Amino acid sequence: MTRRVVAYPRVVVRWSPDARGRLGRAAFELFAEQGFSATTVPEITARAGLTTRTFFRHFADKREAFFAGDEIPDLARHALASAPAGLDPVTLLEQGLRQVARDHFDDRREEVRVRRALVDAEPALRERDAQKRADLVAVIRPGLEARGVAPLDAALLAELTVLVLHVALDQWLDDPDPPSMADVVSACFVRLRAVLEPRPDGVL
Amino acid sequence: MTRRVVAYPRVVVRWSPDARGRLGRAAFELFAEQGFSATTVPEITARAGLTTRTFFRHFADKREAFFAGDEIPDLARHALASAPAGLDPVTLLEQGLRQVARDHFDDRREEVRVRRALVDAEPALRERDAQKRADLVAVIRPGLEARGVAPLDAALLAELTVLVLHVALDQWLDDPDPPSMADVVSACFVRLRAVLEPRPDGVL
DNA sequence: CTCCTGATGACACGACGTGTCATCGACTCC
DNA sequence: GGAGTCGATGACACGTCGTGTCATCAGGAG
Repeated sequence: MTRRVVAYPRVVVRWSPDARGRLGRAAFELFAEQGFSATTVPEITARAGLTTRTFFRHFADKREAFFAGDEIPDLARHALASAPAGLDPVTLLEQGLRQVARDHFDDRREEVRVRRALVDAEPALRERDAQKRADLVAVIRPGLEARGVAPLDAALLAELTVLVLHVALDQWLDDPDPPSMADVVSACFVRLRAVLEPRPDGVL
Repeated sequence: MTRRVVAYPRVVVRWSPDARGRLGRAAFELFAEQGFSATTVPEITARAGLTTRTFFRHFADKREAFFAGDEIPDLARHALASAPAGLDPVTLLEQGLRQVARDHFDDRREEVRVRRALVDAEPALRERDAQKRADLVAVIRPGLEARGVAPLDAALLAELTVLVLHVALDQWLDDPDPPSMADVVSACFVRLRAVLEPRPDGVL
């Protein structure tokens, strides 16, 4: 611990601060106003007061500007690493999803609806969304293995968790008068167990 | 039923036949030889003896040339529509997956491995692959609803089915001395039921 | 004072994907 | 058998995406 370190952040004045944030906000606004594919990168950078080249320094491509700021993977990593050892994985995952639902969805329904409408309207965004889903699986799976879950079980549970997150989100968004998303998550786990229950004779 | 209809297909000589097939094969060969992103559309069309514009008449984009010929969605549609009514959906889905495993995977392991290596090496292809997975869910789900499965259950079961398909495929490809993929599918269903079984006290 | 660092600007460029019109063999109709 | 239609392909222009490269210039370190 050296001593002086932080005097004051010494605001840089050469460029307006938070270039990435300005780009992300400008992008989202324009996507919402005129659609994703109808928005060009030069339009975004013009609104943010930057250049096209700078946009691609902050985002790998135009889609990433839309998905920037997704905190769920980091949350998942942390939750898996810091949960008490020996906790039943399914319980851990369900509680983790309920926590995510409370912190990221239950109080932002309208914003989430706008985002989903944009994704649904744009194949390019649906595709990236599907990839983000796979990325989350790729975070959860090794986290479970590190907790001692067998590889196959870890793969299935990681996929199951992200499955429930997405199905619950759809349910919650489509319900005109929905309960909390956390409860939708739990309801999904209940139905999941129910549909998988072996039927005696293989008929309904 | 008019009478003369099919004399002989009257082979068209103006252009070589099966333009789409030639494009798809040329694309796959070049992707395998030099990678997806290192292959340009003009290279593909040169090998197929066509022009760039024609490529985009047969495929929406470069990635579609890689995934062209995927028959699983149509198989799923047909299987769901033609299966005996009243069959337990989980049984139907598991049997359907086993059938797909036998018909499309068990005798093509090396080809499937090559394809997966290409997908893994290329983010653009991973993304499209994730989208194809979502597309298959979107085929199975309404098929289940048409069979009378409740909407939430149909969503969960459709997702579950595609989940098992992918997890089983990974297991089967990674196992140095694998059983038939059909059996891997069944093993996944077994583990799925096992991991979801409620534990008495929430600990391992 | 000088050098270094790091974010941005400026510019060129290849590749992707689309719109549009022309071409021309095959088929149909009369 | 001649005229018109149809459908797949070619030819060309064009806008956008995303990258490589070098220049610029404020602040910090020695």
